[in-house]
Amino acid sequence: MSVVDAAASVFCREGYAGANIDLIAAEAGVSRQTVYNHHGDKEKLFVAVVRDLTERCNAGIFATIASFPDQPTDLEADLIAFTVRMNRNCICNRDGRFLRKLIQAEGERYPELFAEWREQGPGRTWSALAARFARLAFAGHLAIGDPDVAARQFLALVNAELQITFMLGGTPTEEEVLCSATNGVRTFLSAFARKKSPAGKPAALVHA
Amino acid sequence: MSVVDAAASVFCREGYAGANIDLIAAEAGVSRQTVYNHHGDKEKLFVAVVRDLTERCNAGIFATIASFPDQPTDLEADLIAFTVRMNRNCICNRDGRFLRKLIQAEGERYPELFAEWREQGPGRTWSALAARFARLAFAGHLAIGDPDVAARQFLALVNAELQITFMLGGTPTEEEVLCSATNGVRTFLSAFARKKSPAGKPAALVHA
DNA sequence: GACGAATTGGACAAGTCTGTCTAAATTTGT
DNA sequence: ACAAATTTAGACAGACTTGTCCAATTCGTC
Repeated sequence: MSVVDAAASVFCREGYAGANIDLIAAEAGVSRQTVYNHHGDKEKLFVAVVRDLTERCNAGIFATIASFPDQPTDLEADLIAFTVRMNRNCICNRDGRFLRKLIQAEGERYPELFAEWREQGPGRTWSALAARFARLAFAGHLAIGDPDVAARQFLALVNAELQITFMLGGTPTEEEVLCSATNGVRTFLSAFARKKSPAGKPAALVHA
Repeated sequence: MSVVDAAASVFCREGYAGANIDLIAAEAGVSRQTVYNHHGDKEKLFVAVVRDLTERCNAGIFATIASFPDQPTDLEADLIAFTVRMNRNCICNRDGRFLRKLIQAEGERYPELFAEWREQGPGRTWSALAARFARLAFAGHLAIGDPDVAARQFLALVNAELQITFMLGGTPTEEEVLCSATNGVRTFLSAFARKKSPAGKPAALVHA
């Protein structure tokens, strides 16, 4: 395991103040001196960790957004599959969980570092997703007021049932991810789909 | 300021490992010895802080849920007002922000403590909200599949636009709270309201 | 095989923090 | 006003961290 990866793990587990360079070195399988040779001091190492995680997470997110169903055959199924890809590969994986935790714990100590993250990450993510939803609306698949609001609400809905797990640092099971995505997408479409079926039955939800 | 309040502030700002008993004592306006006399050691003090915050937050949440609009005159306006009360008095206030941060930062270190929080807090909150929504559905105001899912999605929606602010430890402005609540409730009602108006206009959303 | 670069283990100083102790000062109850 | 309980300031030992220094060893490359 590389030094930065080990450092990410220890910073997340112990917090910045509680993280111990000896432990990071041991977990990375190198000597402490090597850590100092490569990264200077604890603070520089922390910044390197955040930049590394931010970069990898963003790469994953935008690669996944590229697979957004622009010409859906079955809008519900396609959006659910897209959401599951996004959650499994970007939100619930190691990098995503670590980055969230570091931001929550140390965001106030490094405002400029995390302002950068906010612009490059969530800012561009919302924007890209909003553009996709706007296109779906233009093509007549959705009836959306403000695409930016819709994008944020979409992300909130599909993660609604995972938030407590995230808060406590856990990793949702594959089944929980699918369940939350299914319920979230169905509610999203109830709110925003172009109404065509006159039947009044509310869509049955996956059991929570 | 009491010792526990000062400790909550310092634990949140510096993390458990970075929190310094001298600083807590100074912020509380007492001597270090008094802190030790009252709370034994650092770990016991931390547990006392979490219990205190949990208790106060839960009290506020259930007091607010008691004001849920069971017989709404204007469902949208009533739900928005309820959401703003909940957010301002329970989610965005000092106790709410501190408790969330401590859970996120130290949840893995004290599993039993936070399992207790989870049952007493979110568990009962979802259950209570779900019961209210079920009642609204029974009275013909809503068309809901699973009330538990609806309750979690409601909370996710009305906080959708505040999540980044929460992540970075900030406090949303009154206007942001109102905006997020309005957009969230409108989307929630688009998805779950008993359809009666045949007009196809999507509700205009508050500008983000 | 030989040479330069990188890595290692360990020692080290300087600083911080926790938790205890004590004697003096202050507050409280009566 | 007095006695008991609490609080205070400060010193203190023990442990732990960070970051540096250095001599010995290993590694990569020619």
